[in-house]
Amino acid sequence: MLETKYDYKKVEENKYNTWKEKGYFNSGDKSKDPYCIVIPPPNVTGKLHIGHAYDVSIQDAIIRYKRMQGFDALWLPGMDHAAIATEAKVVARLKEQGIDKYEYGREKFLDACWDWTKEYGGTIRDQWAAMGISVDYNKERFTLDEGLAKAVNKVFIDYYNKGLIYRGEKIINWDPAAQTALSNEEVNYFEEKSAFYHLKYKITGSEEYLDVATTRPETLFGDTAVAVNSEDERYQKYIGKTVELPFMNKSIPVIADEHADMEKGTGVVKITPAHDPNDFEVGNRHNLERICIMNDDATMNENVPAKYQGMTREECRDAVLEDLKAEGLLLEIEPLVHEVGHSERTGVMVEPMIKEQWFVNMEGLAKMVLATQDDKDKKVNFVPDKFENTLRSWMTDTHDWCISRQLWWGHRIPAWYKDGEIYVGEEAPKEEGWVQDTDVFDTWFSSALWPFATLGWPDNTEDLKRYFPNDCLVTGYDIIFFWVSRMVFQSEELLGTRPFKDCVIHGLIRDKEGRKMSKSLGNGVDPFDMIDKYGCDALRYYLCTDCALGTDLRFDETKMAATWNYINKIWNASRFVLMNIEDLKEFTFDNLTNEDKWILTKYESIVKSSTKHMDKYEFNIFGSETYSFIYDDFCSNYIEFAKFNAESQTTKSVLCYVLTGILKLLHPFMPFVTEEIYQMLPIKDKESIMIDEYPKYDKKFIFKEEEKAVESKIEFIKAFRNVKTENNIPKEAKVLINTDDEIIIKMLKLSDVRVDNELNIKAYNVSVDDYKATIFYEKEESAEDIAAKQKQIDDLKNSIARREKLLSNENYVNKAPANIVQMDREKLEEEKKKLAELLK
RNA sequence: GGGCGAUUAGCUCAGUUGGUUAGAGCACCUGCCUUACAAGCAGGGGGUCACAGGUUCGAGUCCUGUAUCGCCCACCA
Repeated sequence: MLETKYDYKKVEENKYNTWKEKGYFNSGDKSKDPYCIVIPPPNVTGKLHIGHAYDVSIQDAIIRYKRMQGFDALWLPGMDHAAIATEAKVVARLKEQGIDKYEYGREKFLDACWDWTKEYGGTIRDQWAAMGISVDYNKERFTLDEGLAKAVNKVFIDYYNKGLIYRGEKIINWDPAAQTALSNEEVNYFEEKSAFYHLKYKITGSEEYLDVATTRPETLFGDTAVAVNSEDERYQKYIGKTVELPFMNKSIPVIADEHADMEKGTGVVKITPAHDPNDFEVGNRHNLERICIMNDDATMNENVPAKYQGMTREECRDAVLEDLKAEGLLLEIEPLVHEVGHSERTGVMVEPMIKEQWFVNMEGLAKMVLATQDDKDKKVNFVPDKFENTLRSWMTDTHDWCISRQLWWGHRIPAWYKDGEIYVGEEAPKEEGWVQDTDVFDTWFSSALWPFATLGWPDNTEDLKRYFPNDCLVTGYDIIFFWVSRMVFQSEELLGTRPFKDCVIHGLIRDKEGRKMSKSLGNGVDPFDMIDKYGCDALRYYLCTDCALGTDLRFDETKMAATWNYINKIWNASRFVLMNIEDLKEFTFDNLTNEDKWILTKYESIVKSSTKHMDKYEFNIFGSETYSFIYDDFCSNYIEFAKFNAESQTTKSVLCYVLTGILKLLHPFMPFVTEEIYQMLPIKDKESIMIDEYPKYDKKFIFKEEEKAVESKIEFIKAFRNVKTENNIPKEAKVLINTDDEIIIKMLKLSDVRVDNELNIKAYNVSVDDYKATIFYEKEESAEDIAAKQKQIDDLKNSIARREKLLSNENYVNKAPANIVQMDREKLEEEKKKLAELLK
């Protein structure tokens, strides 16, 4: 006998390991059609947050659904080595022990990283288990494992030989904390309160000066020109002259360049080619010297006056401003709020620096992706499809991808150097003196290969042939450009096909007020706290069904509670069914009552629409439809009906059949509780619901007429109750009714109050289709009652007038579909009848 | 500056190709301990679908414009 309250802790205990040990998560049954999803690999450094919980809940729902539908379902798990993030944490851990990364040495440092990876990888696996996700652990991969290394090297070498990868000295985003280059995508811009500092650059040999507005006065040591717009009448006369650079005893030219915007600042801009991307371009156009004034940790280097050397950028700014002020060279400080780039990983302000790095030439790859997206049979189908725009816009406006990182933790770049020569290949050339590049690849360079490298590529393995392209990829819209776009062009370039057919995009999880969850706000929700409080099933179901895909989800704990209530309802309905079907040996569907036929019809309809919604990833619609079926149709009505027929083997069969179906429909979203109840069913096909068949629509249980008949009955019962409560009629009021239907009599508790004749007192009429009842109850009509009745009459009159007008409109009658017009006619008749009753 | 999206009940959200008088959960009100469930049951109130035009027999849904909010990209010397 089940407890009356659903105890998720008991229910969720021990099931996961059983499933895992039985091998239910494993793929590879060749007798079935393959279906494959690869998990977006979480960073091995971290713990799973609510966003991961969301992401994997959706994937597990899909994969369990497909598995139950008879596919050889492979959900391939794995983790990401997260180069910068992991390296930063390991550096910090070593630092605590007083160990410096460089003194420690590359090999030992990498050992420390692997230790870290093993430790945290275990945590993530535990968390996956707590989420109940059915990944095939036999296929688990890591973005830094040997297979990925082989794939990464092949891509790099082939691309290099094809000219898709090049090494170049460019201005890149430098992370001074991690001391590595970043791609543009790894830079986030935040508003910062700052100022426009107006500096006085004196014209050489003159009393005149230029007012140069800058937000970064500390970079003036690297200035190699001052630019004005050639159209700018204010400054034309200075073009070709020079100005005196403060503190540097040096004059720099005034040049004309389109970059100088007459509208902005003072129209005069200082040019620092080594520390600003735009200035770098200006420098190229005018052949200006590039003077790097900072060390890799963003402290000032030997190219600045001794006084400033060793200062941080911030310290230097303060010192420079003070000194400028003292010299009378600071004209004005104009407060300004502007956006400043920060490293996504370390959070520090990025410093544009000139460095030699490896780049992927994006132009051709991007064009290829756009062309593929124009072919409906070859494109990646985004769900919702609006997110294809994100991919397209990213592929339309490209910049080359900086893929080298000055880190140790990652795939080391297979390039060797000797005397200015470059060799790219797996192994160093035979001759002496070749030295391998010390850099590693951007993590995304390896994770871009995830959908196929995890299946064995570059070897043409059985798995690759079987599971690629993947059927589906599920991820958040925030990494479409980081990851999805890169998987798409890598796959199309390397394998000539899209990496996955469908790309299901979900939104971000926000707090109840719609704010992003962040450490600083402290508004984060730990999914494992929620599991602890409400159970894993409640969390998963809530996340999957709360809102439409692609929109952000506002996390609301009261909804967790509501979901618990729902599961508790299912639990108790199951409790009732199980209590009544203990002796059921086999299904029998002989002598079905109308009520049996009604619930079977409803059930088959819900199977049909559920399948449709599952196939379209419309989990929220699936949720609301099944909710109303389970709550209203099955619990509120059918179970009540069944109580009058509890001994019938047929009714027991129907109860068991429908309950089993409900459990299966819900299993992808609430695996634990459905398994728990499934195990208690007297009749079941498999040893676990996980490997049982998903319900299939069965026409033989569709009974349209009986459905309608029972629907009338339910509506009548409802209308009757409504009249009674609306009019405050007590239960002892006498009732004349035109039916002996046992269900109606019992549900309305009429056995003791029925009369055979009209009574000569005040009467209330209830009628729905063929059912008619009159309730006799004499009482003083209050003003409220009279007003309510009048309102009802007025509403009916209005509605009748509206419909009559509509039906007298020829345009409407001729153009609207016949069934709509017919419906209006019927409604009109009904309303007229009702009005007549009321006016009696 | 370019693009995308949102605006529906007190709150959080649905609303498929235009078609009954717009739905759900939570919250609220009334009445019930009816032996599956009081974290429950029965019933109820609550919305001029952001605003203004337009197309249509018919618009929450399609078109144009406006407002407010959010996100992405670019720029920010």
